[in-house]
Amino acid sequence: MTSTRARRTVPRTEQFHALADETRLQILELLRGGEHCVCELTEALDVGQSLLSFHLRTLKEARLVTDRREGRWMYYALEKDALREMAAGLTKLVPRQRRQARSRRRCN
Amino acid sequence: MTSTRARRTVPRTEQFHALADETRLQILELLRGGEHCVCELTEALDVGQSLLSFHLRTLKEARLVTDRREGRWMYYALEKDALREMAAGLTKLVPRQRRQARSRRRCN
DNA sequence: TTGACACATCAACGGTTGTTGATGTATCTC
DNA sequence: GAGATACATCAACAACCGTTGATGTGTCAA
Repeated sequence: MTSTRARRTVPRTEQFHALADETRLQILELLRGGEHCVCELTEALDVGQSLLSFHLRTLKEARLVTDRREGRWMYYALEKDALREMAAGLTKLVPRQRRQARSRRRCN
Repeated sequence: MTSTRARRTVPRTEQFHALADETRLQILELLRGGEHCVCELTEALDVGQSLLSFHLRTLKEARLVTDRREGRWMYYALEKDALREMAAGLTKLVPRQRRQARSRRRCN
């Protein structure tokens, strides 16, 4: 059993919150190039070790990354499906047709 | 000069943060059907007036909605382009190819 | 074993956020 | 004008978040 098996549904607000931090966005951009261990991310980001660990946990709990142990190292990688689903959800928010009816007000 | 003319660049983290709230997501979903005035949103959302005003301002400052005055009423509408750009940015985060190189660790 | 390494977790803090109720402001009607 | 309507803003507070430094945990090598 790997460390990221347990399934639970993540509220979309929690996922957006995970993206609402510049450090975490930079982490995701680094992971775009493939999985990385924490020490590599530490070097690349100039962030303290415990702080990076905190951000990685935030991303992991939002199911935007997975982790995997290999010896002493922890490797993090993108949860591509989750990111794709978020993008799809955003796209769905935007109506396709340009006919956008103006609401008839119901106020007095 | 309308009330949403002033241009400034909104940090992407601020935009994601604006989406990290269930009430604000519900507002956007309501606006998907077209622009609405605040009183309509108040009815639909069962949220206090000042709280709704706060959330609308958060969305507006993130450039996810625009506002427009018509007499006594303020009408809010989606900033579709901003939402599309966010979705595109998310999609860009996900690598297309399945060949995802494993990084060679540089730690000791 | 022991020590070193890679990383997670904890405790504490200051700043920010969401929420509420009260007050302010612009617009309309009379 | 005065009062009503629709909404924004303010003050206050509790809860949460990001950050730091210290401590804990699992793994490896000697």
